[in-house]
Amino acid sequence: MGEVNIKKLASELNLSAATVSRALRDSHEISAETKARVMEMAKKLAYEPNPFASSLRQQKSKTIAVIVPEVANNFFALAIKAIEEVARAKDHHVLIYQTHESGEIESSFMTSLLSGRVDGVLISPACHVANKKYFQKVSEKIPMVFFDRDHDDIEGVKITTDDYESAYNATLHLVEAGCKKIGYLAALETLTTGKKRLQGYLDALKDNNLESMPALIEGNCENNESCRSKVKDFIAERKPDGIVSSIEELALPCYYACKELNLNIPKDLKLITYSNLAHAELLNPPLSTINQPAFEIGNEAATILFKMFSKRWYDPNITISLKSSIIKRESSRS
Amino acid sequence: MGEVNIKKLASELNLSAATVSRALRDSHEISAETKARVMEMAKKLAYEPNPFASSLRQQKSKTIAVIVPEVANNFFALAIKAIEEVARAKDHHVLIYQTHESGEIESSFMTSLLSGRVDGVLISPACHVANKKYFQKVSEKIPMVFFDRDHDDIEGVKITTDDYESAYNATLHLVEAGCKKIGYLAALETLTTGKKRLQGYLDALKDNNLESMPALIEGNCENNESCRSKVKDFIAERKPDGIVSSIEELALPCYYACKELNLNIPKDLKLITYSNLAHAELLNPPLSTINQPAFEIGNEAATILFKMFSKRWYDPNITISLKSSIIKRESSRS
DNA sequence: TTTATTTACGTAAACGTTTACGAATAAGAG
DNA sequence: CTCTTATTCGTAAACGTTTACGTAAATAAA
Repeated sequence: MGEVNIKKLASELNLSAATVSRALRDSHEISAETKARVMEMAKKLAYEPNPFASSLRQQKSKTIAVIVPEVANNFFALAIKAIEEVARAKDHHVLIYQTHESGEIESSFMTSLLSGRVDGVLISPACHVANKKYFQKVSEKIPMVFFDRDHDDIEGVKITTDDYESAYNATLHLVEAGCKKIGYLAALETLTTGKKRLQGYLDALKDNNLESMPALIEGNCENNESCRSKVKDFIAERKPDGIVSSIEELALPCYYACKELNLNIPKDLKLITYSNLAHAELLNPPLSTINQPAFEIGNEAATILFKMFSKRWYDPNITISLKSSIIKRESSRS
Repeated sequence: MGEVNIKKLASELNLSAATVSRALRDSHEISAETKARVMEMAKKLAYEPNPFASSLRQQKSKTIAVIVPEVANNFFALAIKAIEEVARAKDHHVLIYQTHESGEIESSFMTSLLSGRVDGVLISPACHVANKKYFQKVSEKIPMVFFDRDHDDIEGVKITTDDYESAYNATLHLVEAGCKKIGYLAALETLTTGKKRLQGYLDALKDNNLESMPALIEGNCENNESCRSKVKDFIAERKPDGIVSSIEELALPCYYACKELNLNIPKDLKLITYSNLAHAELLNPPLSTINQPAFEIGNEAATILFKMFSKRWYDPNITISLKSSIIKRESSRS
């Protein structure tokens, strides 16, 4: 059928394909009059350039990949929102991949991107990691930016938050609120992100001569049942009077657990957590949060990626840290 | 540099490019031995086929587009999660586009997809609509499925929920809880989705001989300040004793408004809303919700799209409706 | 006027696949 | 032994762009 392409335009206008192509790209080699004619005909025939032919020829895809553990997550959804907006402004397309925290899935995504399908990658790595070689392989070939999560043994451009300081300060907040037995719900333990948060928690307690109670809740917290019961067991057995949660997915189970255990938040247990819940204020009680600037992280990561495209970015190994904000609410009140 | 492609593989193996290509695609025309040799060499050289060359030649992109108003939204994030999973299982890629409720942006996305960039489109249309011609244009050329939202004057394959029934039943629930002046926070009024919800609300009141109080809150509810004050004004001026909210983004402002107006939920005002908040139960008070099966909608829409690809779907104009579930909680207790 | 430069366009190759067509060899049928 | 068929591979064209190179005409420089 009459698919309209450059050749069709050319024959319609009695021009060569080359001229049409140049006219469409507003080349200086083409007269204003010809450009106008070409544009008009392109519009008339509703010409849409074939992106694959372009990409094949130019070795550019005008597409970026975003690899995240999950889309249905307050933090990542916000980051993706920002990324898509930046990409749109730069007339680029956005491919989404979910790893579900699996290193193998991540690996297969990453290596498939070596085909040239995308011009750049934004990644927040999975916490279950298999073999990290693919990070190096990909970043050697295409610009790549880590956001939020990263591995300390992998070099690269990284946009993170002040994980250590925010965990330290959140813990300190609970100490100042009078907590003596502060537990920590760990996650992301294989990632720099998780390690720093844990260290911030540990150091804050050490600096205040308090014992630490870190607990690693294994398993995917999507599965609420098992996750809730583990959190409940932790609270029941260790009887903390305060909890710092390293992820939102471990904090909300505390609410359910406390209900079941007849514990009052904040009287019996004070709680603060990393979270991007938009309405933490509406919870019962309002939840104290360490709020990461998710949108800004996505925005910054994408912006830097585009700078890398245009060679306006030279440092291949840098970590940029954005500040989280601690919002103290009822759940940690003394 | 030594980019490895089919020609490279071919020369390395003393074969023709055609043979290598066929071997990689497991063609019956190639001997088992040759296939093995090719596979081995491909693995050894870490060959990744160029997707643009493939797509150009085959006129297939192995990519689908998802067009949504926003990614950072509980409903759409869940739907996208499901869609990505289905696409992954089918070895397809997922492009994400946000319209921010703008018909013009939507139009430009849609028409750009006419280039063949994607094999299919999943769309939840923007509520501000300019000129709907592009829906027809696109669906004539590539398989397309509407999900959650749709226009009644556009034909197509649509996956929705029981908007009328759920709104009717939610309203009925408030009636039975003793409400006499039930307000309605309207949204999506240009879409079938919004119209049906409104009608369900209106009919439920009519059937119970009660007056209706629909209120259309204009403007993007992302902007919480203006949205909140409008909701607050509505409650203060019209003094409803019950509210059915057509979207989550209008229900949560009710919590803030009631705080400011010193109204108690549910004593002074009972509230029920469409929502995909994972933890409505933890709000103060727990929020009664009309819960749409977001994941299932995404899953169903994507599954049908792939059936359309393989011609296992013939009905070009059908609406499949999934059931929402009404979860009654404290916010609407009598 | 001659030469050099600019302007505006065309020709053809290239990007990396896939595939229609053809051909050579081997195997089977008669 | 000849003829048919199956098996296995190669040649070359095609997908729709972009771009290096060439060229003719027009203009400027000498």
